[in-house]
Amino acid sequence: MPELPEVETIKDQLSKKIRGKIIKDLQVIDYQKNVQGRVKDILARITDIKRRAKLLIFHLANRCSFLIHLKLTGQLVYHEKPKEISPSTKIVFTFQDGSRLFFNDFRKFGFLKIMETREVESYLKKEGYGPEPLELSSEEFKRLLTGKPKARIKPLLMDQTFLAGLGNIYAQEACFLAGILPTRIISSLSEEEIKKLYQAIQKILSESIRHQGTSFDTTYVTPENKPGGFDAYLKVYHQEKCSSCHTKLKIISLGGRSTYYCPKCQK
DNA sequence: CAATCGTCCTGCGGGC
DNA sequence: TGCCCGCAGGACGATT
Repeated sequence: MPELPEVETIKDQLSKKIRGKIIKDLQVIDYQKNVQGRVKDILARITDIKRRAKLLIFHLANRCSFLIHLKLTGQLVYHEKPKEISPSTKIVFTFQDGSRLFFNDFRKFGFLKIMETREVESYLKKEGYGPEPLELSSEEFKRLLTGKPKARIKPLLMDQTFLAGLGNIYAQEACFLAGILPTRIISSLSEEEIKKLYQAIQKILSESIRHQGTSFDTTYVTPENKPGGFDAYLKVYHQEKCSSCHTKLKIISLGGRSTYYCPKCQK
């Protein structure tokens, strides 16, 4: 399940592989409901690829753009040479030079939205994404948090309108690294804890990007069809024991999401 | 305002 | 052994 580091990795690799290429054909397979906008508008040269929150934004030379959200099981895999599609392949982009990009999504939660480039900003605004965590200062983070005194920290970190890009893995990893229980209410956090949490988020995200993301459940792969390397650095997510004190980790449900934490190291 | 629940979807694991 | 139920999980909308 791609979160900020995975989407960032995909953006970086795709930029190298397909920026400048011309989309000659778009094939949609059992995914009509997940595609919005005029498909013919996508047949143009890709001029730029960006990321906002967990969204990929592709700009085209014909004043159109398209957005891709991978949700839980989306993959974008690039093939230089002919390759047969898999049962989970929902969209095939074919470029003028014959190379192709497969959009795989076996649970079909993802989407492709095609729109005019000038509409992208208002779309993002409408979605109401919070700030990018890696472009946020410690002071801004603190100010943001104090605006939600009654919220519990871990679900709040996953709230895309509060902070953009953290999902279930990195929100719980950040809480562990900061030594904070995921259930803590914002108003109970000390200045010191907020600072530690900010640093934890910066560290987790940048290190995961450096390792090209987390492939724990094997659904995430890079455009080169390779797993990310951050799995080895996970401290709590789907782990048995605390890497620091060896206490058996607790698993609770928070906002409907399973959440792992160390009852000894997190206060 | 915060929290929970249902929804979308499908593979897989647990339980009987 | 085989089948069925239910869970996981991002994000949104409706309800408590």
